Amino acid sequence: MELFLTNTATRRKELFTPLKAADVRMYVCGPTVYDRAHLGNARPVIVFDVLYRLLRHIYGADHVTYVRNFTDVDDKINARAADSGRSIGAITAETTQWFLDDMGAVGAMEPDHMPRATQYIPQMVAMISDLIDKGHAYAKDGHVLFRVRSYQDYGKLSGRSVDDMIAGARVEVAPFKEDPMDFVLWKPSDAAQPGWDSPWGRGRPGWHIECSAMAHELLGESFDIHGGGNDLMFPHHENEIAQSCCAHPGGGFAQVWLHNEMLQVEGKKMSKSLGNFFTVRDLLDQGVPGEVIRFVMLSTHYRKPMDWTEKKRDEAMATLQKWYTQVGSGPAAAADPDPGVVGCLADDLNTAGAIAGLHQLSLTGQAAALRASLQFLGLMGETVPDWALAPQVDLSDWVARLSAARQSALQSKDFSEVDRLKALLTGAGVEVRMSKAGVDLVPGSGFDAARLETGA
RNA sequence: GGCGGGUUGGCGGAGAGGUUACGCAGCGGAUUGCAAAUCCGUGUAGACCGGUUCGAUUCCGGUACCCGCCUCCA
Repeated sequence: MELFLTNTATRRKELFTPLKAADVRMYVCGPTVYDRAHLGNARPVIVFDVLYRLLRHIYGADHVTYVRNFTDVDDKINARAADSGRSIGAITAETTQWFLDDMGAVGAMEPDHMPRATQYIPQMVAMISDLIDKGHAYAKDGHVLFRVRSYQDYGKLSGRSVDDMIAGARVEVAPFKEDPMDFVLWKPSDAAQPGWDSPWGRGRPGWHIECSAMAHELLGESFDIHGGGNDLMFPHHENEIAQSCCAHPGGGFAQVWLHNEMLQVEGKKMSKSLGNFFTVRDLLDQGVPGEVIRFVMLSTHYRKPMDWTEKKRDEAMATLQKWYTQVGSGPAAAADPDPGVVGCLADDLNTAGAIAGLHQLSLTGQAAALRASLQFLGLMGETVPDWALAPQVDLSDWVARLSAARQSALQSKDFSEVDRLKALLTGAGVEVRMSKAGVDLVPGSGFDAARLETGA
């Protein structure tokens, strides 16, 4: 099967050709662990989880390596520790586990490797030393900076030129920089800050070097896919490229760059000041199932802004409920997901098209294929989730009562008792289906036994 | 100011240079004592102005508006 992906580096949709089909390698930038993941954090996780599943499907589960890091050294973490009085280690350990729990709840598989930045400090130091030796970096006042002018293609990924950026720069230039655009590889730590010994004194890495070092350690000089949110395109990914390509001029670093667009909430950027900021955990705690979050995410193509709305959430819930009901009473999952669904994904992750395919499978009654395809998209596990199951209650007495009332009403033409019972059941969250064949009562998710009792 | 992206029917949201996206809502019908659920049918929309073409919503150029990044950010 041919896979097409839009490569940010070339701005085109291209046929994906792995460097080694037996070893497809993908690196995705992971979270800085200082707080709960907000809803926006979930988008790249879900997008690249779909890609991971697709790559495993095409190349074989044993032939794909997916790396997603945890950034556990960062000044935001230091600030959080200072504010809360807790240790950095406690914060990062707790937050890391939260992230795994929350992303698991939205159906994301765990990557093959989840390196922590703090476990790769020696590799970073080595890489920085190498960059200095090669003339791409310089030490000054305990800092080490990357010499942007030493990398000719700097700015190519994001389509910027160094000169333009300097002209439009809004930041104050630190005195130890040779060039305003030079960025920090290593910076000194005071006694209160986490630090490691290095040739430039006790310090800590800058933001970008960790990904270069870990990608190199785990995936090599050249690998296939590097992903993340498009806000990372500049400066983070630009800097990664510069560091990695200068340190390893023989390698090509990432062949394909993939960037997902940002998330909005009810048409606006999610921000604390607008009061529309919430975490994945907030939604889960409100009773929004993880699959619903995932479904809404997948309903918009990854390269377009995704707007989270309550309307979408409700529609997604209703759709999944319908499919789960259909699949729950149907046959086991087919051996493979529907080719049409997979084909959509292979066309630059057209998840919206894949969902359209699911609708078709449902409409045409292909329950086995629907089930397999839902599972493939991570929208369903081995079993129908509890939230989608009809409550297990015995309503046979009510069925008998309603049937009897209806039978006599059909004779007497007085339907008042039937209507009373029907209203009672409906009010208690029971779906009432009456046909020539008889009466069928289906308790819905809002079933309330107490209300039935009071009207009995 | 620089860079990047977007503008599709009531709403959401795709693909394709010429043939139904799809979903939700709506409308009509079947069904029902009436409903509900279900099923069937139903919607030529593509910001604006040019250009290329036998033909463009789909390609090219411009205009308008919107969004993101350029500072920690997914």
